Amino acid sequence: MAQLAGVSVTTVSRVINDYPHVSKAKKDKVFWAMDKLGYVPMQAARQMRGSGSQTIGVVVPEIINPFFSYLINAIERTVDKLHYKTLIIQTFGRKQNELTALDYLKRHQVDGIILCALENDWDIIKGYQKYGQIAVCNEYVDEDTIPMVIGDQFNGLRQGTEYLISKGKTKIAYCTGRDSLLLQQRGKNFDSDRYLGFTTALQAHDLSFNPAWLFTNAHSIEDGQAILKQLSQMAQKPDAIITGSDEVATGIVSLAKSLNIQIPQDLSVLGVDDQPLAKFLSYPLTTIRQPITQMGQQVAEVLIDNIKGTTEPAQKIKLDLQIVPRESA
Amino acid sequence: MAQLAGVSVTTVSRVINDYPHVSKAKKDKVFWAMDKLGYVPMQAARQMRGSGSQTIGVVVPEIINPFFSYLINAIERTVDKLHYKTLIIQTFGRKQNELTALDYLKRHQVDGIILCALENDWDIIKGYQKYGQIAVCNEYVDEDTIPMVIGDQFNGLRQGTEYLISKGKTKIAYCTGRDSLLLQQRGKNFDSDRYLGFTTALQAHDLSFNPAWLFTNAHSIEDGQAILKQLSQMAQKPDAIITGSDEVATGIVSLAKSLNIQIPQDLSVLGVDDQPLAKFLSYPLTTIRQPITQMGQQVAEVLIDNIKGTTEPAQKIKLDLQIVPRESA
DNA sequence: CTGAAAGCGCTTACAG
DNA sequence: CTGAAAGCGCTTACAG
Repeated sequence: MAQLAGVSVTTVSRVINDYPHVSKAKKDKVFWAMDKLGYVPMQAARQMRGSGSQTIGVVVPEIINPFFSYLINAIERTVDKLHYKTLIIQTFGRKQNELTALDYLKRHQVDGIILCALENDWDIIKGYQKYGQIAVCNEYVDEDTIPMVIGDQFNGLRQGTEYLISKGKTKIAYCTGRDSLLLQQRGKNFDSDRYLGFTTALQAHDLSFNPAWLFTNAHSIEDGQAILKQLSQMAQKPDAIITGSDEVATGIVSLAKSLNIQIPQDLSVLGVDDQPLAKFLSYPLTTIRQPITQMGQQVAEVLIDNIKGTTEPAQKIKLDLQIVPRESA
Repeated sequence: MAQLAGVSVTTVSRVINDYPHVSKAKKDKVFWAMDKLGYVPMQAARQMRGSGSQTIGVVVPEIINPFFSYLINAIERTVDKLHYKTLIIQTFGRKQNELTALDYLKRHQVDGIILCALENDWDIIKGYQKYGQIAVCNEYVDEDTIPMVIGDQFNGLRQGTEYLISKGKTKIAYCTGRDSLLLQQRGKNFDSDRYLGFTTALQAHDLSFNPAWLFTNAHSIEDGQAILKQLSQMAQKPDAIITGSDEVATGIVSLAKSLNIQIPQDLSVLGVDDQPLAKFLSYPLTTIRQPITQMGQQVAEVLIDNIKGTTEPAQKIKLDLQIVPRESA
């Protein structure tokens, strides 16, 4: 290509990389030759020189979960505008896969990584910061050097609970995806913040939480169905349930009719996420919407800012959740 | 690393690549050193030498469509077992993005590509075959050299239509995602095969198709809603509709109640895909299920076979679709 | 069975 | 403003 353009490879490299001092004449010749040959620089060679890959890695548990596919979508559309590409990595919940993803940083396969879920302890992940930029989305990280974009779980769940109470509900059950409930100071942890939002609203109305109404490991539609079956056999039944996800809510409402439970009269069901089909379900889901598009966009912008070296203190962005009233509550 | 192991880099390379003649002693030393240093070979350097990237590109329109995210999921789990990685590329329906994806073949970024949708004319895509393996999934390609895995659209739609007829329906409307109906010899084209399956069933029962009941460009939930509105104002109304996708079906059933249309009595609605939430909708969808998991698995296996040089004639695999009877039809 | 050397396609001091 | 040369981390003839 340099030959066709009649310049040195050095000059070609310079025009490709927008190096300042190149004469217009040579620049034009290079562009002409590039066009003529359909030349595209080989990524691998650039990576090997340690130059940027113009790629950012997006690590998610799995893309069949609509929350994550929509998040990826928002991220990809944003980085695309900034002339970056995206490498999607699924962990399937395995620690090792997250580590492999972080290794891409070490090998210059990606310039930065967005973690949309955390599998490994933070102490381990931290060690990869020296190889490239890391940002976290939808998880809390209490580390000054890491940019983070999250939904405001505390206020989202508080408002959701207030909403149920305003509808006259007083016996509210609670689901979490984890295998136990975690309690920390506010602002430190995703699940803890959710639960604190829930109990804060309860306390404001002198209500208390019955531990028998706590359901752990609740992820899927099937989990939701199992939960409703348990509920239906309790002597003391709750009159509302906060499900932690639209999947679990879907499972619950799907079985209500056959168990002779009226929704929302007997049981109000509150989802989280506002997935695309939530409003078309047999009972359109009242749910707490997460600002997925904004989350994806902001985390992508912040990360690329950091890659480009805008070295201000790491940003911590908190976005509002929003109650979407429909029929299930 | 070679230094630590006390061998030449040549030997290290040979160990890593399973080259046959290396003494056990040196091999062990290399493994020991690899482990000690946490060494991982740098992809970029291997790619530059033209060695394989152990990566296959998966090109889809967009991952927020569950059909494609589930397909990717199946592909990824399969290539993972075969020690390959996956690079997901979304075209968003743009020809240029598909070409960029194919360029990865040229630059050795991927060893092969699975096209799950076709944006460009086949003549253009064909030109990339010399750079690496290409396989097609869920689209018809009439080219001996290209492996292809598809669902049997003809029989799927034929059975779906038969099902509607068996329920007493005779006035059946038809939707397509394209902007026009294409007719070709059977086995040549995805949409044509669907339509042929439909009309073949019709003819077997001496029924005919009223062209006023053809709806084009039907993709989304909103499209489905628009279609139902049109239908409701027709003098001659159909008593069933084949929607071409669960999204369109969802749009139709979502509006039925407010337009005073009884499903399935007044209008039977038949979806295609069997998306995860199809059975939880206000009217659980009767739908034609595509064998997504098998499709993904088979196309991945065939492609990797070809990459490894099992140069038999390109396989054409056709998988059965399946009617899932529920309440919408 | 093993190693020294060339080369893949780039970028970056260095020198002019 | 421009170019010759070194080097990034690998693999692959070539020679032994």
